[in-house]
Order: sequence, then C-alpha cells, then structure tokens
Amino acid sequence: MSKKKIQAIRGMNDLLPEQSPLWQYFEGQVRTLMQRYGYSEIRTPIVEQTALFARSIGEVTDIVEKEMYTFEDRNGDSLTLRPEGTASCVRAAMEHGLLHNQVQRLWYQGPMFRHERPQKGRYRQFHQVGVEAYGLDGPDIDAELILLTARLWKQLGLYEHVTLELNSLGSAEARAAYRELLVAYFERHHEVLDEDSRRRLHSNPLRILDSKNPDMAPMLADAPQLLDHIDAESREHFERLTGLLDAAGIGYTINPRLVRGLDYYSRTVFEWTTTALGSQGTVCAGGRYDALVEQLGGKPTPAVGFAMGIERLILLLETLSLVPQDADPVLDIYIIGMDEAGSQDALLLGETLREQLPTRRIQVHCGGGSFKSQIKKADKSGARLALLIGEEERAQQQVTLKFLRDARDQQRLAQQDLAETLADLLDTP
RNA sequence: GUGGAUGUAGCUCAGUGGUAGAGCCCCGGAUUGUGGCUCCGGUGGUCGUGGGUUCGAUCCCCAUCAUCCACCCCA
Repeated sequence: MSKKKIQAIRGMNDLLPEQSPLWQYFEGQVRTLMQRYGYSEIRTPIVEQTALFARSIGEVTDIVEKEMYTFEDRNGDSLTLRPEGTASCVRAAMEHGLLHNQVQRLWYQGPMFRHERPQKGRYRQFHQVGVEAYGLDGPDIDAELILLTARLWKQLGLYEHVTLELNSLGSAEARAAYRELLVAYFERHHEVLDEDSRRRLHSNPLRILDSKNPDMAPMLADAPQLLDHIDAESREHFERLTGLLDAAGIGYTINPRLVRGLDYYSRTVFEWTTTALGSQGTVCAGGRYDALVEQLGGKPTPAVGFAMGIERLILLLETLSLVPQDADPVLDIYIIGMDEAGSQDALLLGETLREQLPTRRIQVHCGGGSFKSQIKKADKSGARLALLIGEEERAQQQVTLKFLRDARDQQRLAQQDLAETLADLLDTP
C-alpha cells in the first residue's frame, strides 16, 4: 500500500539552482550574438499538429517513426510535442506572412522532445537554439550562419575544441539519382552488409556510409561518393561556400559521408562536432532546406538553418572547465535584525536600500534564530557585507556595518547616508 | 528498440543472512550582541519498488522502475 513516489519523467531533467547560472550565461551569450547579427527571435508553441512533422521531417525517418510524443487531444486531433524547431518555425512564418517576398533572419530557443533511450548528452526533453534564414539562395548566407556559430564558439572558448564538417547533398533530383546508384552498389555487396545496414538499405541508404563497423570499411571506401554525383549548380554553390570560409579563415573538413537525418535537407549540410562528449559528439548541425517551404504549402522559398543542443554545449563547457567565475553572482549585502524589533527594521531597510542601490543584490534575514546563527547564515550566503540592527543601533538611527570578506573592523553608520557609503564600498573591489 | 553496469541518510560512499554506519551538509551548544578554525551534542534511512527462498533478507533469486555507459539515432 505504499504510495508510489512521483518522479520526473524518464529522460526529462530538472534544472537545479546550481546549474541555472551557467544556462543563463549561455543563453545570454546567444541572445546578444543574435542581436549583433540582426536576427529576430520567434517563439512558437511546443505542440503542433502531427502532420506538420510527418510532412517535413520525413515519414520514414526514425524521429517520425518511433521517437515522437504523439497523442490525441480531446477533439480527437493528433498532436505532437515538437521533436525539432524548423518545422514549427516555417509553419509560423508562413502562417503570418513573414515569408511573403522578403528575407527573414530568425532564431528561437526552447525544449524539444524525442522518445529515445536517454544517454549522456541525449535526453527525451532537450533544449535547442535554432537559427533560420529565409529568402536567400546564395552561399553567402550559408557562410554567415557558419561564421555566426564560429563566433559563438570563440566567445565561449570552445573554438579550439570543435571541428566543422561540411558536405553538399546536391539537389533533390541529384540526390535521388545518387541514391539509386548507391543502393545498386550495396546490393552488389549485400553479403558484406551487417544487419543494421540491410535494414537501412531501403529506408536510409545514405546513412550506411556512416557505419562504424570496421568489417564494412573497405567496401564503403570504394562506394560511389555523393560529392561526385551532385548537380553542377550545387557544386558551384558548395565551392563558393568553401571559398568564403577560406577567406574568413574558418577551418573545415569536407566529409563526403555527412548526411543529415532529416529528409528536408538539400545542398549544404554542416556539423560541428567534439570528441570530448563521448558518443554524442554533434553539438550543432544544420543545412539548406530549399524545398521545405513549398512542401508545406508555401511559395518556393530558399532556406538555411541549424540547431545547437544546449545540454551538449553546457556539458562541453563543464568538462573543459570553461565556466566563467562570475556566472553565479553572489550577494552584496545581508541584513540582520538582532531582535524582534530589529527584524522589522531589517526588512524595511532592505526595501529602502533596494530603491537606492537598484543594481545590488541584497538579502534580508528571515526566520529568526539566535543572533549567532544569523551571522553564520550571513557568512554562508557569500555576501560581502552584513548590516546589523539591534537595540543600540535603533536607539541612535544607525546600523553596524560588518565586513564578511575583508579583515576590517566593523563600523557604525548613520542610516541617513548609508546607501552612499555602501555604494562606494561595493564599487571598490 | 538492443546490450552492459549501478541503486544504502539531502550529497559522496562503507557494510553484514540476525531489521544499519562514516565523511560532508543541516540544527543546537562551548560566547551576555559577532561568522570562517576547533571541540561537543543532535535531526535525518520502511537499505529504489514488488514478489520469492529462509526461522529470519539491506545482503541470495526473479521481476519492475530509475540512473549511467555503449549500440541505434540525433542537437
């Protein structure tokens, strides 16, 4: 008869107070960066009609086939918790006419949901920052997106720890032709294929190229390469992109086997990876999806975008010890009322000082306790200064200022010009 | 979805077939209005959950749930 403990859903994590300063730091860096590049934030619902994802991501992808959180609402409509952000972004942009004959640079951030087996860097609710650009078909915008990510890595101190992989999938037609070629090649070597690969032969043959199975390596090495079979226009696009990256001094490796898991990609695809996170090494990935808008019922609109996994980047910052010291700001002032009357004074003094020192972090002791224990709390709070109000102070309209971090004698100050004194003290470290 | 490892106090972990311990944390005291160091004392666990074997299970067996790692997939 014992009550079952209610706990968080598997793969969905609480973000605890200890962690949130790092998240806020990361999110702040991203927000500022987006503003600096002139991208506007868009926020869309977490739930969409199931058909949106099925039609955009691809019916036969793993995401749609077995990873979506899909349910019926009370009307019997099939709804799905978004497994990624691009589809929602396109839907919203179309729905509100944002793509009507104009260029849009958008970004978003938020939770995504995929029903996978949880693992390091892989969760059922995870968070992404996504960036999308619409209405531009040249390689310059592809390059801009990559430069933007490179700048973020540099700001975060990650640039030396990630590598950029690049590939082109060509046009949809070229890729379809190549796919047939590849399937034919694999069928000629059917006996070498492992179980996974045989399964993927007709669902997602391009992914077989990515296999880590050493037994298949020689056969894969001789397989036809996608880059050799893409159309001339895509090839030119790709060459101009690499030229731009060269000019900007961004290093990359061309990975002819780089295939993205979502059906809507075409031409440029890229991935930033790290070796520091175990098997979940992709930290940011994206590419061009020129056909998607039309596929979802809009006018043909070129588009590029990418998403980065916040958990993975946070994890990376932690494992590389790149968490800035000041990510978690401490209190400036802790106020203690030494007796019953003093605690009321403390509460009111806290309010007064917050008016006068709006940028300072001030905490008033609550909950009573012995004076000694209050001092202990002040110390543990990490505050630089403590203000004490007791009978003596009250009688003279004063407070006692105590230095918790410096070897300085405490002093009595008139409540009158307290704020000014505190401001001076806190400004000089 | 597949394989492996692990679940004992808020945290990190010992431990034994006879119903549990340490360190840290937290609280109180050694000081009548003064923290950090030290000393003393205290709170806190149905040993993940449910079955089974046994006189008796935290320990052995099974199942289940959760976490971690890898595969798969992906951010």
